[in-house]
Amino acid sequence: MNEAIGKPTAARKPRRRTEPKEVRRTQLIDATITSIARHGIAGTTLSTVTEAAGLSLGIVNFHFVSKQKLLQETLLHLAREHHEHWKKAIDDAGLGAADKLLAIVDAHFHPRICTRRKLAVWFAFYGEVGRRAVYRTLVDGIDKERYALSTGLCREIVAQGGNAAVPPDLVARTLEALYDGLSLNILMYPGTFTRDRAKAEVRAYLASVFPTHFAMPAPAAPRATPRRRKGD
Amino acid sequence: MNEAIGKPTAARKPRRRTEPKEVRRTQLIDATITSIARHGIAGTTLSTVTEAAGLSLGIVNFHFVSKQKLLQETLLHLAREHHEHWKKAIDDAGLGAADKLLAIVDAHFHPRICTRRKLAVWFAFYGEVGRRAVYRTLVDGIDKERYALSTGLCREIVAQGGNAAVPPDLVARTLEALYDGLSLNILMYPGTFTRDRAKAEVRAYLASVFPTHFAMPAPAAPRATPRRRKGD
DNA sequence: TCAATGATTGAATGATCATTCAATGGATCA
DNA sequence: TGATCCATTGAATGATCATTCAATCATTGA
Repeated sequence: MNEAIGKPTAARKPRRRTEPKEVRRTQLIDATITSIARHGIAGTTLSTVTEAAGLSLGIVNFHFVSKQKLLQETLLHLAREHHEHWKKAIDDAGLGAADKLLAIVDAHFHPRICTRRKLAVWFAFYGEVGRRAVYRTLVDGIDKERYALSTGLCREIVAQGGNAAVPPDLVARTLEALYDGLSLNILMYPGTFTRDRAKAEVRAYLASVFPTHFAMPAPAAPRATPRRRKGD
Repeated sequence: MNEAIGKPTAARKPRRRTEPKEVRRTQLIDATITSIARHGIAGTTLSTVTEAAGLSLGIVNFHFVSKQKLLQETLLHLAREHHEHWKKAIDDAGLGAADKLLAIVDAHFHPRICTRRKLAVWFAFYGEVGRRAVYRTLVDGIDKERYALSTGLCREIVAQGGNAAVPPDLVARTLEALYDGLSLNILMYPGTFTRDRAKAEVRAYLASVFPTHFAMPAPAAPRATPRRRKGD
């Protein structure tokens, strides 16, 4: 996703007026993410979205029928992006179950996936009854797939012996809870809490349950520059 | 908190018209929690709140000045309730660090604290930029206090030896992340995911890091009746 | 070059909602 | 009992916003 599309600049060569449908859709979805990060999902109006996209008010209803649908497509976009990311990460990972499990962990906190802009969207959907329902219908399948996969990997690790007998599904569920809890920390305390720290914490957890397969990460070095970010 | 106040019934003796300020405030805060759980925080209007309270539209601005303030007071109410609960739980707990740590864990998933009505409010505040800022100014102190306390308890446990050397603050942070992640699960999958299961998962985590001090809980018995709840 | 097609614009519409406030009701105290 | 004070009510106000749609503009194919 081009994260800087449509930023209106003073000097600028006359933009093409019409673009292929897919370009506009992605542009609007990206603008929606930006707007949700900046104004919250309640503060996100068709005006804030189209302004962020550098397009006119009426265009959302043309490409997405309704605001509701735009929001759903935005979530779906992020869910698919995440999904493809960890699927690919598993393929690229080493052959061992531990490697694959770590690939899933790292996918959650990858710089392309785990930006505060995008986390803002996930938690916007977690934050309201109606949207939780939408989330379930749209993303549950993906979540279940990942959970099943993780459980399988944990089962393999347990089967290889050497660790205390922990139920594999319990570990997989704990991992999922950790992803959410750590993501919330990143969203809530941007200056303090980083992706790398989140990764290290999950690794530390894995080292506790499966000491034969995972090493306890070195204690985190103090941060170089706690960056201030816009929008939160 | 009386969770059933103001439910208007057909036959009912003429209610006193005026009530002490504190009664009305609590009544309205309770109605706000109900409304957020039912309609989401965006769908929560002064009408939905006052209707849930069985009072008239204008009364919120009389007692809370603005809707904004009402929402803040609602969060503050829950934060204080939780705070008092774990403070007390620690005092009532055994003298050992492990007991006290478990008391904090259990406080998070106590039936009075961890209802889906109330979780809906917490996550409503997590879900939007502006409200996250409000959350930080209102609740950060309490969160920090609990984190410091947990860290101290973990330090004690580590000092008593017998476990692999895990940094106590790391365990404390992992615990906090688990609370959030598991709460989200409870909110998201009410039929499937219960408070008891959440407790068991945290215990399992503690048993992994501090096997000398915590026992791995028995695998969960299958649920008797997965209840369907209203409002989500 | 000239339709024809379809994308894009933004003013207008109608709905929803927070807030205000004049009017009312009832509790308290003399 | 009557007067005063304050809680409570709910209609009115003004603001915001999603959605509609007629008008405009660019592109494409003949």
